[in-house]
Amino acid sequence: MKGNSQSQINDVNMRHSGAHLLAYAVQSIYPNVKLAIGPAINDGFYYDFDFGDIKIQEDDLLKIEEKMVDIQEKDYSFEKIEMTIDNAKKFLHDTKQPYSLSLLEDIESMGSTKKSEMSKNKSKNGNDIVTFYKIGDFINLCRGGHLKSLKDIGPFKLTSIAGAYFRGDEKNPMLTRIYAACFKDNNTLSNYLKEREESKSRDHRVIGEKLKIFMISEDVGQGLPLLMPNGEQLKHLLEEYMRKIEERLGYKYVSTPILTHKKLYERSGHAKFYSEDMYQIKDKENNIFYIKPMNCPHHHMIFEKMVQSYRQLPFKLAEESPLYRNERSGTLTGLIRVRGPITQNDSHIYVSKDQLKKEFLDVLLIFKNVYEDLGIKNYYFRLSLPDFKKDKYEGDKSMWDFASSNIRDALKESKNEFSEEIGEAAFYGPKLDVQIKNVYGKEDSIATIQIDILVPGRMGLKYINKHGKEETPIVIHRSILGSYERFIAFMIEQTGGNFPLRFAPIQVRLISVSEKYNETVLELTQDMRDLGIRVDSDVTEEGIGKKIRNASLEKIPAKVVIGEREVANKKSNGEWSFTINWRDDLKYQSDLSFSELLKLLKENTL
RNA sequence: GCCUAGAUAGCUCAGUGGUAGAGCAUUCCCAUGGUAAGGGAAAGACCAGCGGUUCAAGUCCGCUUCUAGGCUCCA
Repeated sequence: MKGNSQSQINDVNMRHSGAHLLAYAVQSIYPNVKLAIGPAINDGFYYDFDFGDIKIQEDDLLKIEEKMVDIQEKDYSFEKIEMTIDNAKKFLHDTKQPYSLSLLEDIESMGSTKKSEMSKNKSKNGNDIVTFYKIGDFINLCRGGHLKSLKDIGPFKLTSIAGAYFRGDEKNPMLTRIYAACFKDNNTLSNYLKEREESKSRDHRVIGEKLKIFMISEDVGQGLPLLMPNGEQLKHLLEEYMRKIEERLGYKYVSTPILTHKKLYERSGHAKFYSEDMYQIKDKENNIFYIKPMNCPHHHMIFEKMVQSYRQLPFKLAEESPLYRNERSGTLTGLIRVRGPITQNDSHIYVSKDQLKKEFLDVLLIFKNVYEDLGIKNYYFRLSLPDFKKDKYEGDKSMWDFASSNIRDALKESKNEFSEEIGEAAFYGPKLDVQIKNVYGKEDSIATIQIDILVPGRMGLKYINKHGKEETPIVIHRSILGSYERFIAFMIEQTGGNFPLRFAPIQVRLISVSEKYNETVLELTQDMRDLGIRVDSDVTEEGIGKKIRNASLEKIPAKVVIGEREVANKKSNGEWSFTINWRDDLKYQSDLSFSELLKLLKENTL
């Protein structure tokens, strides 16, 4: 939970007051609008409206914004009005506000409109009091938390229009949401807007195209990115890196088919939740196959074949295999959300109950080390717990508690900070999500560690424990890098494309001073390649300045110019010596002999 | 999938109903240059696709595909 400092409370009140102002302005321009909700958010506020048949377009925002300023100048103050629930119902019915009425019904039956408070509060009855707030001639249902007067609301700007379902439920009607940025002073607001504009240049889709990492072709299809040479090189380096770490820790790599008969998913229970989300293929004999969306059931088959005794635990299987998921088109984003391939850095650790915490701690340690190596900094942990009010969660409640408290203890023991979120667990168990924000501040899971207390039992997985009795293993599903594709996206955004030397697709570019040295450069390129250096050359007829500039724009770590000086030097010393122009963020020595450079690059090889 | 915007040369963008433009990239020519854009010329576009309105459509209307932001979903 975030701290409740005074300034945050004021920001929240200010922004929430801004939402009232927005609603007032909208209602005075569109008298028949129906109001839903208008909370403060991190950078401002929004309000959800139902405009009926009227279409609101981005051009209309200016008009609304002007109206807001007009109203603000009148300097109304917030006036609190209390009503009994019964009177409030009448009022909202008469003023034709169905959404507020629906909120009121929630207050009556569950004591609150906030989901987190619904279960804690007792229901209320018709004589209980609810509050309305009035500014000018605008009045709406609201629990409160405002500034004294409209004039104290800081500078704001309406930023966008979006659709949003009432109360976030896709069964409800879609409303029109108007977003606004709002800060205490003009400087902060304009800096915020400027930063938002500038973050575009760090977007992985922009850099990914510039650095020739990936592309999306309309003919190949939506959500089906193609990795170009630099992208595949990077992916391959990450795979090698992870595999080396995991094999050292006793993970065994396996390889399982991408096409799988539907009965496996029926046995695992995935079919029940996800059959709509898997690509289905029917063969000539009318067998139904799915393109695999996850590896777990396959690994369970291997466990079943290979493990009999507790002495074989923990048993760690790993795989990097392309997965495909039938995602809805509107959710697809560059490399972050794709239909496939989703090449997961996937592993399943089969443990007994008493091994769970230790293995969990070991996984946390891998996270720490790997993310440090790869330059990923701004991530945080979220413990995702079940919401037993949803149908999604089944199984023995005491096992859920056992698994959740193991994660919690492991996190505390390893001194990791984390938040808890109800209702975010997988259907088979609680999980720890590693969350990260993209350049626009949108949160996503980059990786996950899940505890599975359900599927192994359902699939009948067993081992013999030390008392000679059959027992069901617990499975830790874990992925350190998540999917390589998504990881590359965040790696691009976090480093701005300045990959660490050991992961740079091209480490060195050799640049010839003039045509005279092209052949020498090409020979040297081949020599370096033979030694395992990722090197390329620029022997075009451009000037040196242009070639350096191009290499810099491509974020190549080391640029080496070869001309008369270098060749003469080589002749007298018998060895090349280079003056290296390193990428700005790299602090290596610039004068190196061939063998010194080779040594440096070897140290930065996996 | 839903809401709101978009789609013009390989890339970034201009073009408000009347003969498709610029910069970069590309190709060719000149320059053979020592650390962030040397000079010149040429070539490159059924203006996303299909249909409609109009004497005339890149421009107006409809549908489709794709892209962006948001909602929902995320094993």
